[in-house]
Amino acid sequence: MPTVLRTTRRASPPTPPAPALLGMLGSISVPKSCDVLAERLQQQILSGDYAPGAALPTERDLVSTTGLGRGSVREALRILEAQGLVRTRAGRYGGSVVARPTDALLATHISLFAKGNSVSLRALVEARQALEPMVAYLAARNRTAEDLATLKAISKRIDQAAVDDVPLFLQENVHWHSALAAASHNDLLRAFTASISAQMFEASRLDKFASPDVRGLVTHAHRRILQAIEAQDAELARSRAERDLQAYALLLDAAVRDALKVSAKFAARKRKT
Amino acid sequence: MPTVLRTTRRASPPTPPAPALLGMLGSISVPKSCDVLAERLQQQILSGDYAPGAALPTERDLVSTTGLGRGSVREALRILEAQGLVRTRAGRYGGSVVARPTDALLATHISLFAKGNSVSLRALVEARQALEPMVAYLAARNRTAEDLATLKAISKRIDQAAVDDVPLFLQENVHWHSALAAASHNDLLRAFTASISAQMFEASRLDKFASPDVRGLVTHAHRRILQAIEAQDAELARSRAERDLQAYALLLDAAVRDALKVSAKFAARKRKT
DNA sequence: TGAAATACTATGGTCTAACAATTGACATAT
DNA sequence: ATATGTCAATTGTTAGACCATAGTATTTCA
Repeated sequence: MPTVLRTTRRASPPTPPAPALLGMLGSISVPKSCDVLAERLQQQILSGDYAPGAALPTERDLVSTTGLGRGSVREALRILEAQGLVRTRAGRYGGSVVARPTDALLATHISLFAKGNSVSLRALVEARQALEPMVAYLAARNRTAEDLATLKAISKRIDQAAVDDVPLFLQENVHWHSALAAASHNDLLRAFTASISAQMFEASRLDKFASPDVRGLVTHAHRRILQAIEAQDAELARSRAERDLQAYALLLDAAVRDALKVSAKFAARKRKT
Repeated sequence: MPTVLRTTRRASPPTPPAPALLGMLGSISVPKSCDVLAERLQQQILSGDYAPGAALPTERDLVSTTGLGRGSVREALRILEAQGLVRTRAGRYGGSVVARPTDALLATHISLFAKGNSVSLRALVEARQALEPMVAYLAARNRTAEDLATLKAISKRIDQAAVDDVPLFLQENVHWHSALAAASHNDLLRAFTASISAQMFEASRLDKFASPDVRGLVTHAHRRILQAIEAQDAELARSRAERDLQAYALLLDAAVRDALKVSAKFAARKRKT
């Protein structure tokens, strides 16, 4: 396992006369040593060589076994940390231990993708329209009594907040969707849904769009879906989620149209003056 | 903007006699300097201070403006690189430039999440069942002539490969799903779908499950969905995608059941001997 | 005896300094 | 013109030192 890495990058200068033959070889690229090390450790972690919770060698051990410098080793560990595969603590008996990527981490990566690529609010809504009916379906089928209790508790808080506390309303709304996704007992859908909810929360927090009408619609929708989940009627839960999201999407469209009209008016007024 | 960072971590030792008052403050944790820098740069990038393609300051400039050491600066850059926000090249006129997170990068993070959390094949199938109908719906509505041509070309290749070239069949199958997702013109759904397809490819490549029956089913399903997309009948595309995926899921269930039976038989035989 | 203060020490966190490798632009030679 | 060589700015990488952190072990003292 030690198999010294080095020489990966340093051993290229002695290419004395340049080879006479020029085979069909595309542009080759030399990887950075930290990338190589990160990839190897990643493989070892994913292949189960290191179970979650197990300790990686110390930085100085990695230095001696790989032949790399400590800087490169640390860069590799930062990469693995960004991937959520390790968690590093300082101090004696500290070090890097293998971890599982969390929902929150995946959510930030999805969020970075969305922001970096300027993904539209419409695209987010469409994604939620795709996911939520299945989530509701699975939640109705797989929920535990505890899941149900959690959902009911959140629903209650939402109903109360809907009256006058809009920020709390929006916040609890995210919780509701997360709890619903948790009840589906599908880890991937749970992470996707949580991420999208969080982003729609951010968007709707800035772009107003939480009128009393919308709040009423949302609480009503939650109630209907919750009923179906309590009755464990999966098909009903799915169809209700579909219908309610469609209504929500239409409402959003209308709001966007209004916003456009308003800005058009402003533009028109501006032209006159 | 320079605002020297340093002292973040180093300036804590002189706490000489221990403060006499002990307010209600929970355990505080000191962040690493590279994390702080990474976060700041991330904010600047996302807020548009640096547009995609723009060059970040050189490492040594960052060293002098932040007051940090070069090691910390480089660790911060590795984090941003892992997030897909920058791309770094060596050499003169090299350096770090702002980039957009790619589909492929998001796919690897989703894959790491799935593998790290041992997400089941069933969960993957369910996620695809959730996404694909909406993707088909949107593709029918938003496709361009070019999208359609691409899909037709891939379909043709799949039909040919289905006869005898199973590896190629599976490979082109991934392409088909990616092309469908691209035709939906929803960046988020495109990235999700591509990632899930790639993972199912990996899974099905190992776990057999590409019998002639299945191959026939898949090519038939693609044909029907493609027809609806060509006709730009969104609802039809959605319902066909739903139906075909359901059939696929059932088939998968059956295969898993068979596999269980087989292993049960083995176990029984083992018990006898 | 027991609890609180203290010392110990292996580990990550950080900086400095130096050199190697890379790579595009420019100058030169053929 | 085309090949070749030179240059310089920038990342890649190592080495060494020291600081900061945080469990553990020891000592102290009531």
